[in-house]
Amino acid sequence: MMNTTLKLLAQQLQLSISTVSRALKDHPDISKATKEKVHALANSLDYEPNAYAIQLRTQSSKIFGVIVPAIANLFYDSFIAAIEEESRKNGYALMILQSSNNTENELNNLKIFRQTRVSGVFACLSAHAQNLEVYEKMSDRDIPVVFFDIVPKDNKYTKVRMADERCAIIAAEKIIERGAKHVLAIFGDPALSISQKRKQAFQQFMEKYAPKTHCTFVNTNSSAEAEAAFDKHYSKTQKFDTVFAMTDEILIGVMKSIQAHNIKVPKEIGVISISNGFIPSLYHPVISYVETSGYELGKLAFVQMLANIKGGKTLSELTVDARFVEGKSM
Amino acid sequence: MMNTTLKLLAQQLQLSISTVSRALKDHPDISKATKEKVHALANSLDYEPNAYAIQLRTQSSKIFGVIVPAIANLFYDSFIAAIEEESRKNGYALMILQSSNNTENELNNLKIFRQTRVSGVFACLSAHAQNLEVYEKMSDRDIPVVFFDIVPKDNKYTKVRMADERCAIIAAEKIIERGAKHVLAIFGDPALSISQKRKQAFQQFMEKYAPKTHCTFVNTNSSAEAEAAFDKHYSKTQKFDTVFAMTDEILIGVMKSIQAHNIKVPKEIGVISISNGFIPSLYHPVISYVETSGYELGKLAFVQMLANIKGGKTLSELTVDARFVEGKSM
DNA sequence: AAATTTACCGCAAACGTTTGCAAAAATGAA
DNA sequence: TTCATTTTTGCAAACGTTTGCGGTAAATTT
Repeated sequence: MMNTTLKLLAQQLQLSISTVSRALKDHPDISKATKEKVHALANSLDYEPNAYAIQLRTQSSKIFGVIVPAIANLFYDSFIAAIEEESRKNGYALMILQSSNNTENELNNLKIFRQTRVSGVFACLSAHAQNLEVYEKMSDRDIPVVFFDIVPKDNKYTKVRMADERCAIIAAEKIIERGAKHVLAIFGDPALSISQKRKQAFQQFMEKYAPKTHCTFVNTNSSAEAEAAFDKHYSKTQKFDTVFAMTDEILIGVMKSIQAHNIKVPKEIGVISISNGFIPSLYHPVISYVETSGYELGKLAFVQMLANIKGGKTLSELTVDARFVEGKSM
Repeated sequence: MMNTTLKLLAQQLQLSISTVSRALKDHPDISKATKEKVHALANSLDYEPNAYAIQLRTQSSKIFGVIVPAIANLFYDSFIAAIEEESRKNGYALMILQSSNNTENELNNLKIFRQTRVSGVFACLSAHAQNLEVYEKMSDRDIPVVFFDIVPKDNKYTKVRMADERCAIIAAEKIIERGAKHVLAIFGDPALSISQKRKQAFQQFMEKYAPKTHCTFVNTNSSAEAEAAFDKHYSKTQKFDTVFAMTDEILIGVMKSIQAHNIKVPKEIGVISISNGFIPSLYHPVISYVETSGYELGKLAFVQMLANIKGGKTLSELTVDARFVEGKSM
């Protein structure tokens, strides 16, 4: 089936292409009668403007690029869901690419985005350090970049992230409220700034407001490691009354061990984590957590992007607030 | 910064645009010397072909559209991850839109895809019945559509899905192997064909090969309902020795109840589910399940898409095979 | 009735490519 | 040297829009 174009409409109506074009976008120069005729025919032939021709002409696509380490991830998928919603509302579509935490992929993805002339890029840096000059190249092309979650240090970039310190502090507060005496606090990859921030904030807060509480700190890189760590530290002689898990991954490991040993929550041990809420809801009793919502982060990122597109650069770093969600595990 | 175009390159090299274009794509008409010069300059000015101009000229974009009910979903996100990988390998990019199980969204999304002139669409129908003429419209425009997971009945469409019957039968086999006497089998929304298929296959198999085993069948629409159903049926007087969960959602509900009642798995009750594996791995003991891999399904869907694009229509329905993954819950 | 304004509409260029065809240059054969 | 090939390059149209500018006819003002 032939695609209907402006030209086709124009021929059928004995009008010029420009008139048809203007009629379709309600230009004041065109009479009401003509507009109606044009719209009628356009509908019956269901005309769809050719996005590529428009972009070529106007030099602006209505597509945003998104780079995440992995789509199949509880946090990132809700982030994506959020910007997808907002994008659609604002007439943008999304192009999503995953880096798999691999710098080479990240580079390739950026290249695709450049070629596609996306209107903007949402980027989560792949885990370990890399140079950011590819991102500079985007800026050179006037393509705004909003970094999220794992962001560069330099604050010439636009970035949104979780309020990591706040998260950790809220968790610490709740742990103190509980009157914990011995806490096992498990954090993630020590090389990641997110782990460092959370750990530091947590530790400082505990030392200041509950100096008598004994804290054991552990770093683990996976669910299995967290399980092993909990196993190891949870001996008869030195029992913890509270455990803190910095991420869902860690929580999963901890809970496995807790279930294996048939430890009673919250009676024998209190559990608290930082999470977006899905994993904590899986257990009985439901785990208490400090919420870090990928969804919220997505909304925030989108606001930043729009600001960026509308009026020049916004060089700020925004964070989404944390809040405690009460479960039954504390 | 100015975008480098063919025209710019041509001017600088004192060549025509067509020569530059051909040189860049290694056309045999162009001399080696010229090619080298062109490539050199193109590199140093890092020329990126304008995808929109190409599409406009060639009438073919290198983009696939994907419609899923929700991105934030254990099954769909792995499906997406799979086609993203394949797409990138084959020089395609992905545009992902979520329908939120809402027909209106689905329609809008399709419209965007038509406007973007995507090369193909991967579509998962939103849960409840709808008319498929929008999809016909895609075919009219020569845009192939590969349906996945929730697919239309009519087999003039190209579709890939899980081997639902096989899944259910494998589960039934394992339940029989276990020597179950009383089983509680919980299925999903009875309006969905996936629920019907699985239930029917399961029931038939049990009746045929283990007529003495007593099965109770329940349909639930959510995790919470599944939890309630298990609660209700698990009374002192009528204990089940095995429970079968048709989906992750159901498994989550069941496990909550099991944890709440502190029922011992697999001693007091055996648990088996159909899943992609993530949720079953969260518990202790690890739950046995029949694997339905979104990832595998994605790979299969991509093969179908490519076949569709290359050589005409392939009107087949393909299914990805199921396999049992042994946990410790049976 | 002439002059001015207003309301509509069309022309044509431009966006950056690709590609059929023709033209020019280089090479070989006679 | 001249003609026939072969190799290399350029011309120009086309893809479907948008938009500045200019034009015509009707409506309004003098």
